[in-house]
Amino acid sequence: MAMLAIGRLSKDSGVKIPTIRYYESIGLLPPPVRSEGNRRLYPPEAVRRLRFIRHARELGFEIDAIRRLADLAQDPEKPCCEADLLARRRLVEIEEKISRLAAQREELVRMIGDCAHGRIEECRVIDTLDDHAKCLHAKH
Amino acid sequence: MAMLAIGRLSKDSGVKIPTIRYYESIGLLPPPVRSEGNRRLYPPEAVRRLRFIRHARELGFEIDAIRRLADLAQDPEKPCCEADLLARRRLVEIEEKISRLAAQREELVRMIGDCAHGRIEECRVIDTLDDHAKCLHAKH
DNA sequence: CTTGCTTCTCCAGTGACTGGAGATTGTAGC
DNA sequence: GCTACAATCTCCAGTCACTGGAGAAGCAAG
Ligand SMILES: [Zn+2]
Ligand SMILES: [Zn+2]
Ligand SMILES: [Zn+2]
Ligand SMILES: [Zn+2]
Repeated sequence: MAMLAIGRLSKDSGVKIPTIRYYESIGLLPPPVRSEGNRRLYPPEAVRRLRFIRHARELGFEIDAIRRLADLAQDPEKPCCEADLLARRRLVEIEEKISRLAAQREELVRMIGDCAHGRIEECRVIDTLDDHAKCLHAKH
Repeated sequence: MAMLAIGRLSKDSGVKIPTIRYYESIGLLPPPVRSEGNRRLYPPEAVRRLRFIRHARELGFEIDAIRRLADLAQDPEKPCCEADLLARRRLVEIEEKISRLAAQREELVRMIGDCAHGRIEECRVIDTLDDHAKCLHAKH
């Protein structure tokens, strides 16, 4: 089988070279064999593993969760409840983040909309920041 | 005027003590006078300044932006366009974040919903992570 | 053989805190 | 005055997931 140099792996997987080395250093990607000149040589499957990792990162999973997911993916006979649980946890996290951001958005829209764009003295942006009581939905 | 110790300031402002010291170290909060025994002594206005900072942090402004906003707040005669611009920038950022999160949510909901919760082999969560092509709206 | 590209290791920096160690200061009760 | 105990001091390391630079070494083509 044709082994890949790290640059090739990087291009094929869409993961930057320093990131690949970083993943190896934290044990997320197994250390590959080395050439005579000490360069990393990856088997073709490494592309798939890295793409898996990248996709999970894009969905916002933390490294620890990805480690579990990647391990589970190697074990086709196991029940998938743990994988599903990790996904549901991430979903909850996302929903919390979205609602926090939505509250921030609401307040910013109001601040910006209310401001007549005159002097600082009458600026609604500064004014609202200065007095949290002026933001009614104080839930952030 | 009654000066405040850092613990009092912390309670009144809702900002933790190490964070107050950190803000001082990065020049966001001016260094206060010291007591004979080298403790920090804050004027009452410090509470307001810290609350302003906290409110801005809660809205997700970065420290650099807050530095500008807090400086502007001291200058009531200036036009407020810069403050408004910073707020609009933050709003744009928020909206980008929300849409990224919404895309992630959509994919996770589908993964979780499609999964029959059997073995890993048939798990839609693992399967989708493994092949990004299986997520149609590949926009994350 | 030289040029230029790739890769190597090691280390420091990012942002915004957070917390621990170990020393000192302040205060209240006895 | 003495003794607890609380509050504060400085300094430093750790968090998360990378990112990039320095300086050295390997490798392929002309
Ligand atoms: Zn304004
Ligand atoms: Zn608010
Ligand atoms: Zn499943
Ligand atoms: Zn996807």
